[in-house]
Amino acid sequence: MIIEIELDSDVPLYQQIRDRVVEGIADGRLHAGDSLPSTRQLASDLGINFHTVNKGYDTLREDNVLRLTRKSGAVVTRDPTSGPPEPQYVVKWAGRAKTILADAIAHGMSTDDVLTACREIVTEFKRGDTP
Amino acid sequence: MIIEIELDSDVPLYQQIRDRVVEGIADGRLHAGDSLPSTRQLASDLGINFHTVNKGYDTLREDNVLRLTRKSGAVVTRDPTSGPPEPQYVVKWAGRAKTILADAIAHGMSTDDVLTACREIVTEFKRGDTP
Amino acid sequence: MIIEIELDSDVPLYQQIRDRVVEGIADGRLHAGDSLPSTRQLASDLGINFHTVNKGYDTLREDNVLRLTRKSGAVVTRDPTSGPPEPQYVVKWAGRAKTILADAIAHGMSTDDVLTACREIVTEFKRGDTP
Amino acid sequence: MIIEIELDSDVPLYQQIRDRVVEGIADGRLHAGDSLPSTRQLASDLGINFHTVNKGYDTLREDNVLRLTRKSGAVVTRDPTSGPPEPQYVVKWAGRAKTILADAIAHGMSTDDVLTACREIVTEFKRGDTP
DNA sequence: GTGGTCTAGACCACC
DNA sequence: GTGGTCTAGACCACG
Repeated sequence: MIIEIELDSDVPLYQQIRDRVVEGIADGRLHAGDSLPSTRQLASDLGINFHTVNKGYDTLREDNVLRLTRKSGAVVTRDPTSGPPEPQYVVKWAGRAKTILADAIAHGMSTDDVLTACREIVTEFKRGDTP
Repeated sequence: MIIEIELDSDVPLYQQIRDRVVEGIADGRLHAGDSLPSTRQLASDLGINFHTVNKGYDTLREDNVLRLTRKSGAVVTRDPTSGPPEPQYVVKWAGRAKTILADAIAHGMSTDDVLTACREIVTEFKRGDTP
Repeated sequence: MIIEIELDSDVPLYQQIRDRVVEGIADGRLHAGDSLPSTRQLASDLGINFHTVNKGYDTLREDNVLRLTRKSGAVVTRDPTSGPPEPQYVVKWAGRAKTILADAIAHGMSTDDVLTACREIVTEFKRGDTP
Repeated sequence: MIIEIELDSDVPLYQQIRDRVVEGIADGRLHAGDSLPSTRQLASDLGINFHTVNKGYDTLREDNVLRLTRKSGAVVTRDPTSGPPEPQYVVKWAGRAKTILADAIAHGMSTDDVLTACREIVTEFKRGDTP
């Protein structure tokens, strides 16, 4: 999977890497067992420091999404079929979701608009998930 | 409305203040015209510096959510009935939503789980909104 | 002339009073010799503290636009026919104008748009000036 | 571009910084992509606190005029060729312009004087804009 | 080394 | 009493 980032975004580079990998897993372009580019390779491709890639991969490893080995490089260890998340994850996630959903509502999006948008996004994931 | 924050969160304090106010607006505890505590008062209540509260309020003012006057202090100027958001807001919001929804899917939440959770959250907003 | 202000503007109340009087002079609704409401009267009409009105009038007095007497109240002492401004005024004014014109240009308004807008504004003044 | 401010002006320092940058963009000394001094560097040059520079830069970022990154520092993201402003900007701008133009007229500048001065200022911008 | 966040304390402008 | 501005110094996050 090709990872693209915005060098001049306000989102930290390492987090953009994290976000792109997670989105790749969500929409089915990445599955458990797939390999990602080595840190140095990806850093070279993106034109950034390999420490930055390293940090991005590391946050995914801490999240049990990647396995990092000296031998095989970065390997995806989890995808939507790997079973349900831990309850504590769901709780934390709901807190983050609440904040972003509240933002939409407070700014004038209707309940329907918000839910429709969410449905479209996750449907887009599902569509790519079964190619 | 009582604002509570986590002093040891990785989310900046000023942004937590912002998030709590926005959530208050979304769930109907705050309406356009309502007053918020003064910066120094809230800072005192939360045990933090008033500059931090100031910054949180300031981000809300930039977003046309609060009005800060030397006379009346901080006053809410926007709520879900204040009209639809600008199209560019919706686009940016969708990008943020995609990241968080992808995170849930990648961590094993099913499409239905995610959408149900979203629906519950916004329904909870709506319930409080019409007391 | 009826003076109207926005109680919840980010522009200080005393300066709004000043701005409205100046606009009244510019567009011909106020002429040299005209009387303005007394500070207490205007304060009452606007629902604000008379000290605030006092301050607004005072800035106009410092600028030789108003004369404040115990007897006649506030009297306009200058209008567009009272002769040219002092050179130092023009220099200061040009500095302020440069800032606001630069803002328009930097934000994408064309030279023509800016000049046309300025012409319309001053023409509007002139139209009211000769009733 | 060299930024100069007046330490004893009644205009806040952070706003003077903002104004000088905007003027630099308007008159063509600054273009999209140009770098500005780092906050600490500029603060040191001007003999003021870096927080003050920070606030000035921050207002420009909110206005989509600057991009602040930890990597490249402060980079200009907008110039007169970046497209037209939003309609609501023009409306607000016209209000500000009216106040300052009325001030000139009320102080005795003729309609022609005012328009000529405006034309000279924006022409000066244009002249620098195409070197 | 860059900007970001937070604290602390001072003084001013406005009302 | 309110928010606004400025200074000063600390530590963190990012690259």
